[in-house]
Amino acid sequence: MTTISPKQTATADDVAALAGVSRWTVTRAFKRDASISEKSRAKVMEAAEKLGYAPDLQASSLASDRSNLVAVLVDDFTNPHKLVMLERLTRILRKAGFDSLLVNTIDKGDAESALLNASQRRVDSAILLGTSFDDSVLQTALGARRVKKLIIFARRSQHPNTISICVDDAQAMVQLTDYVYEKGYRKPMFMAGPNTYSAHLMRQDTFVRRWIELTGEEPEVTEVGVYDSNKAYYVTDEILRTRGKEDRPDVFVCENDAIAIGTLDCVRHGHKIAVPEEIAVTGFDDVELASNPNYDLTTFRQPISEMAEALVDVLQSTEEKSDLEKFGGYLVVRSSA
Amino acid sequence: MTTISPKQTATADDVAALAGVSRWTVTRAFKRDASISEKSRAKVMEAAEKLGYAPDLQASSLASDRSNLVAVLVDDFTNPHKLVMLERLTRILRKAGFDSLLVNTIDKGDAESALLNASQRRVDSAILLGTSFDDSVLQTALGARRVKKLIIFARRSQHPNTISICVDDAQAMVQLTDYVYEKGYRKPMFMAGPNTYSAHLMRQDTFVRRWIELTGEEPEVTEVGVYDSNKAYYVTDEILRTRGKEDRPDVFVCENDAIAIGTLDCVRHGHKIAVPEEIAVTGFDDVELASNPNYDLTTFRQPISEMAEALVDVLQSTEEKSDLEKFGGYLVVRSSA
DNA sequence: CTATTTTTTGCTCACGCGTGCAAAATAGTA
DNA sequence: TACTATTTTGCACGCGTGAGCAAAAAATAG
Repeated sequence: MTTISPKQTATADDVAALAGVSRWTVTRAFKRDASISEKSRAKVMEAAEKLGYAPDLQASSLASDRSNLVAVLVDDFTNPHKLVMLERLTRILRKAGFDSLLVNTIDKGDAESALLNASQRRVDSAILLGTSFDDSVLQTALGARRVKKLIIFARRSQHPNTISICVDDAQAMVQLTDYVYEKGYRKPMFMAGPNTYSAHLMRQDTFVRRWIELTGEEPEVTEVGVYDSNKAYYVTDEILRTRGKEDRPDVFVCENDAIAIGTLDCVRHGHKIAVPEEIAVTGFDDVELASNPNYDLTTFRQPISEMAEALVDVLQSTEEKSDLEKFGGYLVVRSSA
Repeated sequence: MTTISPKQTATADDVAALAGVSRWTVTRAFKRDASISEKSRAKVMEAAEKLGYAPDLQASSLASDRSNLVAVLVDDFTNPHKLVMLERLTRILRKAGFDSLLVNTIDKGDAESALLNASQRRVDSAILLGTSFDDSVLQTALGARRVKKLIIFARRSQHPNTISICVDDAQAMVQLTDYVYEKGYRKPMFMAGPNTYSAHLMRQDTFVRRWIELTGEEPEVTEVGVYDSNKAYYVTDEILRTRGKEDRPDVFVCENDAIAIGTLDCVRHGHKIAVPEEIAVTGFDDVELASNPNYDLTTFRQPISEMAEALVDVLQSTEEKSDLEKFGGYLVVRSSA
């Protein structure tokens, strides 16, 4: 009792026979802007309905060289923000007629084979929903035939031949830096994530540059190395344990919310330090947890839906678009800083 | 500069020409257990490497009626547990040679069209990564031609023609109920999620039955209606506000962690009530946040990887398997109860 | 070395649909 | 009505592969 329908799948030929037209007329009936009379389209649709027919997209893309399929590469399923992106993307892609192949690239070893595999499905494009893709993955993606466009979403790519759709990190970070400065904090510690050449964030660089502009002094930076709350907790603990009260930063400026959350936990619970009175914390992304009463994190929100719409535009345009599209977002001020 | 490779995609014919064999020999070279000599396989592989050839899976599935593609339907991207499942599933499916089409079914209106669309891709199977699929979605899935198997993951399905792979909710809930009872709690409140006919959880029923077995008294139940922390917060608040200290439950038994987290926030922060001293809280799923120091939730963990492996078995077997596979999990005791 | 078995290779046909053009039908004009 | 312009329809061919069988090659037996 596990197989489903006893009826065979109907093909365009079946529909054509039932409707009394040729197979090609059936094809046209299912295609907008096709040259076909209302009368025969109606006939075809009726027959199709009767047979439960819908065009076979595999065959279609084989014949037409357009698959309306995109591969979405994700290497981090724990970051809730990544998932909001995934949700928005798949929804908006679907509305534009694209299906999404989800490629799990967590396993570094498998990433490339998974990507290659996706390319064997004739995807129109590969979208890196980026955390930290190293160059080898990018190389694979670029080398893969059949992948026509390579899009880096929510990250800036230095690589040629890629299209990058992201928030204007530099501008965002300037905003955040200015906010921190105006709030009167003077001993910031930047908590940095992974450092990747291919899809780098300008957050750290921008923060450092802007802080120097504002104060003339170079701010401290700590490498957390990954976007992981536990690691951030550990690293923060290290800092707080090894420093006297006077040496401690008065604000942790974290590269994203995942880090900020670990840091905040450590400050508040690990060391019983009042936030933001003694030490403040800022994040980036505005993940769901950021608005949670336990965190109430000051952070920066990216306009994901807009970015997804832009992505669809890129997918649909055949013309060569610019390699980098930047969007503005806005600062979300809460109680952590 | 957006299009990638200038070289055309090589086909099996090209490889055959270069290797000096027929196209079918190329096909065989890429197929395990194929009848082919080592010598020619080597020749083919060398030529393939040179041309960057890999079989076109679209064409392959068109010809063979097996796509090695599955549709994964997700209707909830905020539940971290759902995402852990998604991650495990995609990874394990990939290892078994399956690609995953991610179908976002949040938008009830779009769910069916998205599903239909997936079926047009000749997916071998549709996997419902379930929260609360209503019957109409299930009907669509069942009605869709080309979808050979319909699998309900992590939910029990009452529907015939579906295969359900889930944790043994009943047994799990009995364990949890017994734990709550042995801890000495006597005024439980069950916080229930959505009530769906198609993919129902036995948690509520089991809890009620078991509690009656243990105490002879019927426990209280509150409908939260959705797996949403905010809603749970609101509902819990309602309960705590409208009841005197004596009428309050001494433990909230929540249908899953999402609800438990909202409830816990409300108890601890909203009403400044000590957990678990005055009121305890239990969840179900063991999401990542459950182990967070802010929650430290007593909950129940499902053996997701095992379940995913079982799923792969089902996909690979052509024979008709049983309609329901149940797995055991284990209680994770933390400080919230 | 020939006959026989086994392995390897090639081939026909089919999968379901799109492209581009030519034939047919329809509408428009004088 | 006759003729042209326009819309609609049909068709040959191709997309890249797989199943299954027949032909060819290689291995084995006597």
